[in-house]
Amino acid sequence: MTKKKKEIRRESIMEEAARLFKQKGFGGTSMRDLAERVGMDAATMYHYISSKDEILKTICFDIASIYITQLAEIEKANTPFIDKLKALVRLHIHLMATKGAEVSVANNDWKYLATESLAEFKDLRSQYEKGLSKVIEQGIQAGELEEVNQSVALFTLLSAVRWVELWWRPNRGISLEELEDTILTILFNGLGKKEA
Amino acid sequence: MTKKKKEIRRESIMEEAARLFKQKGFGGTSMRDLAERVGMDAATMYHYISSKDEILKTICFDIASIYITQLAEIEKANTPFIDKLKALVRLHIHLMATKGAEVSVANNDWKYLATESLAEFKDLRSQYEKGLSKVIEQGIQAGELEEVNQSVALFTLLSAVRWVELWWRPNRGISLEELEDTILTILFNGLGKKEA
DNA sequence: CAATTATTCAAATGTTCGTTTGAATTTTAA
DNA sequence: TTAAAATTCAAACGAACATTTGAATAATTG
Repeated sequence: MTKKKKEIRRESIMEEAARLFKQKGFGGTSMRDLAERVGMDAATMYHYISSKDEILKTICFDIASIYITQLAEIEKANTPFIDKLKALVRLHIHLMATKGAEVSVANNDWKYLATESLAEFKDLRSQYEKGLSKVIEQGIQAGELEEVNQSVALFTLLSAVRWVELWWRPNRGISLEELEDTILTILFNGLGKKEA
Repeated sequence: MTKKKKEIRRESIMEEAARLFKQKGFGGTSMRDLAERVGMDAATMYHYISSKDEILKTICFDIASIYITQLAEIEKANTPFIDKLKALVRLHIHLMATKGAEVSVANNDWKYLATESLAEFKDLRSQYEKGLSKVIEQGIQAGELEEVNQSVALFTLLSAVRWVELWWRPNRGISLEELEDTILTILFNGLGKKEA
């Protein structure tokens, strides 16, 4: 029971840090800022975390691990490739909607990781992109997807979805489901009107 | 003739700053870093620029002004709305390919603008988004575009294209024209295979 | 209860930052 | 050539930063 308390404080530091980093950037956020938001003295925080760098590292790698785990799960499912791809796009939208701050940090502030972590993070990222790319390749070969350049398709999908983290909030006129469906429609059916 | 020299130095500071800000972020770039890259002492730079903030401001507003000017031009052309939209998407891709560093700064580091500039920048941004949104609205009403949520379409288009700045380089297997065409195909026709 | 351990924070450390100063040097123009 | 203006840079400024120290206080445990 008592063990938890330290854990909880640590997590609340991480959460607030993610929110602040998203808002003001890693470089623009001071430990004093953060401490104030969490409601402790800056020095006190160091009983729960070991450094500012560690916070960034934790946030980035937690998100990376979610993406990689989910990719592995979707990869081994027995469904058409286009459905795998759609599931992955939904995953991205969903994560941004539910873990917006953390995803934002992993997307935008990873470049402030220390040299070693930076290399490792880039590695994970490239690993994930390769997996996704393979799904696209297979989808094209199976005739489920248009024969467009694989890399362009990959990055366009990944990118198309990134605004969600900045814009979508629950109860702002559009539900998460509707959001996912609309984006999937645009990306897979196209924005141009089809003949009736 | 002599007037130009100061101008040229100033511009080379701006260019190198954009490259550095893109690479390490505004907060992660020091004036001493920048000075070294430009080949002068940090103090010397202050004869050409007035502050680090001014550099950021110049880069951000130069880009904003390009976008807004081009939007106005495309708006008044006499073409179908879907073509206007395509032209705007091409504009984004083109700018990222040719002015990658500056666009990256305007996209990612604008949040470090000082309070007043920040407000003005957000204003320009929202003005641009409103203009683009209107084109989408008209396109849907004219039956040229699928009837999807307007805001979702707007942000998906703007976002889908942003990876170009990070990834595309000339002579890396795909030409700028091919890149534009492929992205337009995905966004307007969809990635899913159509029946023959 | 006492003893141990965890938690707090005021104060200080050393570093890096953006920017200024002032004197020296180079360039320009008369 | 000489006076004025532009350009350079070593040195220094004060501010902000991440982090540590050490002593005080609170919570836990035997």
